[in-house]
Amino acid sequence: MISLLPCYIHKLLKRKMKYPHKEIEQKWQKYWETKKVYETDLTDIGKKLYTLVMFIYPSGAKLHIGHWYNYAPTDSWARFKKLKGFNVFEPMGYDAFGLPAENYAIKTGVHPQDSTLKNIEDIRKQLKAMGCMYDWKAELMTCVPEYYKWNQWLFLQMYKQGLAYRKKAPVNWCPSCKTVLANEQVQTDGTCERCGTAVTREDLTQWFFRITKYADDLLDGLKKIDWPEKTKIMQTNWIGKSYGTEVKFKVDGSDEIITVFTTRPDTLFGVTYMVLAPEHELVEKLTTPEHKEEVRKYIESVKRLSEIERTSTTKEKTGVPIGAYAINPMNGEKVPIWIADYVLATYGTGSVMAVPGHDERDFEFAKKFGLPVKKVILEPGTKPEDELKEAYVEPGIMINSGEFNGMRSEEAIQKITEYLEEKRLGKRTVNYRLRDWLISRQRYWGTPIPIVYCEKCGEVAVPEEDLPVELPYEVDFKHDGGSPLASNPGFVNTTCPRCGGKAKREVDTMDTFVDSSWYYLRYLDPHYENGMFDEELANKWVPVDMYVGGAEHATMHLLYARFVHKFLKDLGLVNSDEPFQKLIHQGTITNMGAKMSKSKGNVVNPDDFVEQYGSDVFRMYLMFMGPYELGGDWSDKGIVGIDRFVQRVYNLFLNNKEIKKNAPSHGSYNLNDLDNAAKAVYRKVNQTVAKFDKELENFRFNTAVALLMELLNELTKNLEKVEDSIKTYALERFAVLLSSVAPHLGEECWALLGNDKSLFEEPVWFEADKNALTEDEVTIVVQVNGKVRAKVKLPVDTDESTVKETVWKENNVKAHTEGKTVVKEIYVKNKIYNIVVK
RNA sequence: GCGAGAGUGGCGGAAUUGGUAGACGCGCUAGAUUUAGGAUCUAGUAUCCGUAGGAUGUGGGGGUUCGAGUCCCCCCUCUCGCACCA
Repeated sequence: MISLLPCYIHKLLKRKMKYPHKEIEQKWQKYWETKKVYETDLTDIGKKLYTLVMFIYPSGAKLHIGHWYNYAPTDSWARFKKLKGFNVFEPMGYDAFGLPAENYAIKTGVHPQDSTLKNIEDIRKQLKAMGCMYDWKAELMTCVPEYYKWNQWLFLQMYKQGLAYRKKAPVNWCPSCKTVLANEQVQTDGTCERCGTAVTREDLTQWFFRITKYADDLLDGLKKIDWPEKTKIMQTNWIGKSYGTEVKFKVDGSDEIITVFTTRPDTLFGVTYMVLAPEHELVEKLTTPEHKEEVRKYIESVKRLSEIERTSTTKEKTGVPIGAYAINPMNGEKVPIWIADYVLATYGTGSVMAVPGHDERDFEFAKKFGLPVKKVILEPGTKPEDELKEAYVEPGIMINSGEFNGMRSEEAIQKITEYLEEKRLGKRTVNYRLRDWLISRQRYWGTPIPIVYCEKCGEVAVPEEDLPVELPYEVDFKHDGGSPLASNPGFVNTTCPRCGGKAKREVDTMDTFVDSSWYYLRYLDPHYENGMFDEELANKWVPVDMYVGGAEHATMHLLYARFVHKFLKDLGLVNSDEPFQKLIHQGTITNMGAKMSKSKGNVVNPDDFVEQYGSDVFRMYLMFMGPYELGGDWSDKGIVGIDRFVQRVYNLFLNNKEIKKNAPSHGSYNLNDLDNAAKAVYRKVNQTVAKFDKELENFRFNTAVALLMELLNELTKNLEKVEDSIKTYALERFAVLLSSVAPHLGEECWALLGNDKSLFEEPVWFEADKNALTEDEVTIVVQVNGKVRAKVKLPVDTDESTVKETVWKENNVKAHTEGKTVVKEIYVKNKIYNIVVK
């Protein structure tokens, strides 16, 4: 027994305490929850700060690394702000309606409501294990009547103002999801944003929100918000405002008029044919009998093409003439009318004047079909008789254009437009690329549209007092070729609110982007019953100060939310112009170069890492990976580095347990009273505080974590050498900085020092001592002709003559200047001394 | 095609009012320590040549400057967004 004792003691001394992450993280999570540390007092708006991440779309899978990467660093920023004295509101919720739950139901038979609620429960557990400071009393989900009732109310307000309307239109149809999609939900390659199936075009009667009415407001608002430039550019392009002229072309031998939109009225004299989109309403009317068959065939062939094929720029141009002719309003020339699918029915007027000489597409088309090319704009440095080898699209001098000859084309644009306006043949106009927002979906798991169709009265809005129109539980999701809601007679059959007669309910549901376009307002009081949201709170807390989410929402959610917000402002419900004042996009985390997805089988489960290393290590590792906006490819290679850091920090604080009680720190120290080790520690601590503040403020988490590591290295080296009160000074500050990026560990360390109150319960922040930010001595780099030849250490702010004297004593400087003429000497204070020799 | 961003050691990445390139971490090398360790500690680590020291070096090529990863011009590669918008 006795012989074993020394060994035992030896072991105890040598072995360090392993950081019990599980125990400590659970302890603090429980503490925060029971003490309601993160419940925000929304009545206190002195230093209000609304931080938000895009809420979760519980698509069947649990939280993955991407969610963590989005939420954890943002939470660290929020905590940093809380420590600095802000009244931070950070809520979390669930964007719970949507296709994935319904598709899952079709596959497995599990009702979307059951799977979604179960899923949310799992996710909530994961969220709590992350240890973010979410205010759980503000938690919301969109699939409950208390929430979606207000989607319906919003719809009714739009309806009243004529901003919600129904029309038959060619729409994007996903054959796999069996629903229509908004333009924004069709990907660049013409596939469905959710399932990747090629989207087709169908003519269907659908509900729209008139977002186009807000096109200019949406553009103007971009100037006032602090968003990534790239996102603003994307929205600007998506709205696609362009100034131009509408020109009326008479159809030869008919009363019909073809109106075209052009940004280049200066090329009007160069029109050699006209093109209508195959879907254009005049096509049938104007087609001459001998062309009917060919035109019909062409329209059929276009319909068969997928959106991808049709809009591909590399596709060869196709088209057929319809036999009719139009009259050029400028010169009375008769030009043939064609239809071709390179003209889009959805942009401008769905018809164009073709100027092959000065438009690349028209040029290509004209060459293929042997149509004439007419030159009306002269390229500087060329002759009028030179043949056009390709379309000349830049400005130039007007030729072959009657009275406008000799004008510069920029001037001619104005003059010709004036001429047209005078003759009532056209007018200045503005055109947008933006289309109205198609909000109806032929799916079950969404908000029912509050409309009934009465046999007598027709389309009737459900009165506000009858809301919500509840989504019935019993339906056949597999209902083929239409809305599943139609399968429930109890839902469909109703009475007309106007006449009391027989009526049928609208069976389509709303796009889930309606739900997410105003949820940030609902968080302020998710159970509010007197309206969509608490207006008083909204006027105090909105706009959201910091919004963090994926860049993929640039032209969807982020545009819709701005639109709805502006509409709500016009209703008088909010006083702010914009919903999100500052926006940051987190980068994407890929795995082996590919986006993580279930189907690829490359999803990395964060739970395993949390289990092994703890939440703090995992979130700090994500922050340390690189710049937040960049994301990156996943690798767990370096996570041990963060783990080591945490172990070392924990042991450092264990070794100085309760130190604050015996040796409290002073507010600041005079550098002259400190010895070298104390000075070094004191300086490093204060420099770290100052830099950390700046880095975290700007979402530069990777460098913020690096700063803490540097500080730890300094403390490891010198802390043992300094007196206890300075140790306390250093460790207090270290714990506070740490607690924003590693909240559990930070709290634990703060408590170890001898503090009774939780840091987040009573936030503490230390400002840096400005006197300690600079060093006594600086290293001045000595260069000869820009190459480093020596380094001299001198007291900071040494006068130039002394620096010069010291520099010239350096042997290496002498060696490199010997026998050469000094041209000049440049001194950059405290940094560089450069000698230029010849 | 148009628009935006990026290219730095073996790896992730630091550094921009132009002023010591490679912070911090991983990995690697050597040593110490431990019953053992994939634990911990210490030192080293851009490349090439060397004894001090020197040469080269931020995708490639030019330029401006005493001085360029950083500014300007041309080119290459990658990523993202838009894509027949009249």
